Amino acid sequence: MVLLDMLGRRWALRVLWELRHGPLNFRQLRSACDDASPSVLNRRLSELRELTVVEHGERGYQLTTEGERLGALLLPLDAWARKTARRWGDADS
Amino acid sequence: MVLLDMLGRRWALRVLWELRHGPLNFRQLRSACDDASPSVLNRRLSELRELTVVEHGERGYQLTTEGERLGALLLPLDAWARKTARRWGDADS
DNA sequence: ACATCTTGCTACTAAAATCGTAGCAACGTA
DNA sequence: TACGTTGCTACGATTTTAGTAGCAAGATGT
Repeated sequence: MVLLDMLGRRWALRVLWELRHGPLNFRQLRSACDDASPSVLNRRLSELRELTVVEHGERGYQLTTEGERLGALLLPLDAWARKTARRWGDADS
Repeated sequence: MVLLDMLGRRWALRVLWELRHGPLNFRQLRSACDDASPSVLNRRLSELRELTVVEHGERGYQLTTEGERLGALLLPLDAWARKTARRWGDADS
C-alpha cells in the first residue's frame, strides 16, 4: 500500500485535513498544524504536490480535484475520531 | 486531530489494513508489514491496543469491534489509491 | 525427561526522520 | 529607501525507525 505508507508520514494526513476548507499559505498552514517545523512541512508539501493532491496557487496551498476527493474520505475518519474521543471523555477533537 | 496524529505514525494504518481479513500472530503480522522491525511494530501495537482498536486474543492480534469499524473506513482510501495508482501506471496496489 | 520448534517480544546500534530555531531572498508597500 | 510579509533553507538537537540478534515461555515431538 503505497498510499498508506505515504499518508503514514508526519503531517501528511493533517495537511489534507487542514486544507479541506480552502487554501492556506505556508505560514497559515504551519500554524494550523501545531507549528510543525517548516523543513518537514515543506518536504511533505513537495511530496503531496508530486502526488498531485495539493497544489500551490495564487491563494496559497490548496487541494487539487483529486485532493478534495481524497480529503472527503477523511470525513468519516474524523467522525469516528470524535465518537471515540467522546467515549474516552477527551476534550479535544 | 489526535486520531490523525496517531494514524500518521509508521505502520499504524498498515496494521489496521493487514488485520482486516482476520487475526494474525506477531510474526505473521510482521512479515505482512514488509518485515517492519519488531520494536516499532510492538510499540505501535501497544498504542493501538490502548486505543482499543486492536486486541491480542487466542488467535493472535485482531481488530476489536471499534477497530473493524475504523478499518472499514480505509476501504475507500484503498479504492482511491488503486485508482490513482492506475492513473500513474504503477504496478502495485 | 529431553531436545526442538514456535511465538511474542526485548536489547542494542546505526540510520533516518522530525523538531526547533534562526534567518535569508524575493516580493509588495509606504 | 525602509519595512513587513511570505516561502523557504540551514543546521544542530532530539526522537523515531531500521535492522539484527537473541531470550524466555509455552507447545510439540520422541
